[in-house]
Parts: sequence; structure tokens; C-alpha cells
Amino acid sequence: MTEDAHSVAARLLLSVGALVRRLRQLSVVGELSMPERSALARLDRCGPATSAALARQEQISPQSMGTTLAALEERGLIKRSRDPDDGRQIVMAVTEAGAEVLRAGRDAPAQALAAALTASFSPSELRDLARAAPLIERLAGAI
Amino acid sequence: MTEDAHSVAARLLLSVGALVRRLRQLSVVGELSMPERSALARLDRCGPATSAALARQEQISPQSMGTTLAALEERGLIKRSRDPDDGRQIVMAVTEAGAEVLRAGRDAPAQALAAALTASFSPSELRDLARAAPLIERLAGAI
DNA sequence: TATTGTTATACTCTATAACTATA
DNA sequence: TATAGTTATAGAGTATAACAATA
Repeated sequence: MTEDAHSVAARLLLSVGALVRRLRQLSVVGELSMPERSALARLDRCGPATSAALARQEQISPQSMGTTLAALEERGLIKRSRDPDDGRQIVMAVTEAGAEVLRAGRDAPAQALAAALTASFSPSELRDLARAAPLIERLAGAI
Repeated sequence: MTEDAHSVAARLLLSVGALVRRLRQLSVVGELSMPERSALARLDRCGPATSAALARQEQISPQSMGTTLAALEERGLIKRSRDPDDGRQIVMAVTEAGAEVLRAGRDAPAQALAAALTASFSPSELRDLARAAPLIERLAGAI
């Protein structure tokens, strides 16, 4: 059993590394970088939240999240508002423009990925990938 | 069909991004970084090759590959030898120490991944992940 | 002229450390 | 004192540009 886990781990490391490497090359020209898409999608999914809360959920430092959120705000994809009860907190929320970018998948990585999936993968392979995605997400949280 | 591909793409982007983010945090203390593991594994799998050939296969720039290979060589995991026929080329090969590191999975990302898989995933989930890994690798090549 | 490899430089993503403001 | 957020700095991974050596 352990041997199996080891070989799955080794194959996942290589495949996932290769995919992210490619995706990052694409996001140079795109509308959303990988961390930006991740933060924006979480805000959209979970509702307004503070920078610190998002950082905890995304498992990165508050400083890194601050940088990402600043970039999103500068482009009008999210907006900030001070919490009236706790003056320290600044609550971030997705704007209409931000939701639209997500809905349309209007960013290079998502489009390239969807195109490649459509062009080169069978319905059954798509199903296998769809089944694996939540497992991979859970795996990221379990490490 | 296209809609399906889009939603699979969106979920893969998020899950794969989260996993790699976590893995990179681990490889700070580990024996192999993500690109090092990738290059070393390919050399092991495909046999000796030049830096330029490896860069093409891994889809990164020759300069980036040069940096990665220099780090591997410094630790004795690969060794270089000039090609006697073509004086420009330098052929890299995995050393005994390098092969041993790969065989033992003796690096933080691989160990953490294997441990998490063993602890938190059922055999059927492991099978799903094992089935997805080659698809993800193919996807990286298809983008 | 094309290719291999190297050096110099810069950008993105992330981290730690040190600070200010509020609780 | 603890927490939210910011600023400064650094390291890893990648890129492009410019160069030397060989084909």
C-alpha cells in the first residue's frame, strides 16, 4: 500500500509540476495570474473576506496575499471596504467586473486548458480528470 | 461538451495551483526542488542528454535548465562529460547518488505527498489519482 | 550561419522581519 | 498583548538579451 502511495506521489509530482510550469508561461499575457485567479475564485465562492482570512485559507503568508489583492483591486476586479465594527479589518469583495472575468473564463490559462481538453481528450478522460480535481485539492490541504 | 471542458479546466487550475504552492513550501528544506526532481527524473528515465535537449523536453529555456543542472551537479547527483564528436555539447548523466535519491524518494515533497496519500486517501481514491497523473502530464504537453 | 552553453539582468511568487494602527 | 494590514528585503524559478566557442 505504501509502495503504491509512493509511486502515485512520484507521478503526481512530475505531472503537476509540468502542468503548472506551462500554465505560468501562459499567464504572462493573460488577464489573471495563477495566484490572482485562486484568490478571486475563493472570494467569489465564499463571499467577502479579509486579507488575513484569505491568506489562511490559501495557505500563504498575509504579505503575499496582500500583494495579490492589491493587483486585483488596481484592475477593479475586487473592491475594499473597512469593517465598521473592527477598524483594523478591511473586507474584500468581488466586483461585477471580477465576477464577469471568472464567469467567462476570460484568462489565458483557463482558455488554453479548456481548448486543450476539448481538442485532445475523450469524454471518459475528461471524466477521470474531473474526478481527480477535488482529490488533488484535498491532497493540497492534507500535506 | 465545451462547457464541461471549461469547468474541468477551472477546477484543475485551482487544485493543481494549490498543490504546487504547498509542495514548493516543503521543498525549501528538502533534498530536491521541483525543477531539480523533474530534470533528474527525466535524465534517469531517458538516459544521458545535453542541457539543450532537456530544456526542450521540459519546455523551459536553456538558461533555466543550465541553472538547475548546475545545482544538481554541485551536489554530485549528476555528472557532466564532453561529447568527443561535438565539442559544443556537454552530456549530463545521473550518478549513483542521484539514482539513489530518486529510488528512495528521499526528498521532502515526495515523502510528504506519499504520507498524505497513505494517511488520508482510500485505495479507490489512490487509483483515481494514479489514473489522472498521466492525463495531467499529457495535458501539460498539449497546451 | 546555426547551435551549445554561459553570463547578466529582470520579473513573478513567495517568504521573513519590522513597523503602524486598532482591539 | 494580540491581530490586521503595510513596507522592506530576499530567495527560488523562470524569462530575455548578449556573448563565446564550436559546427
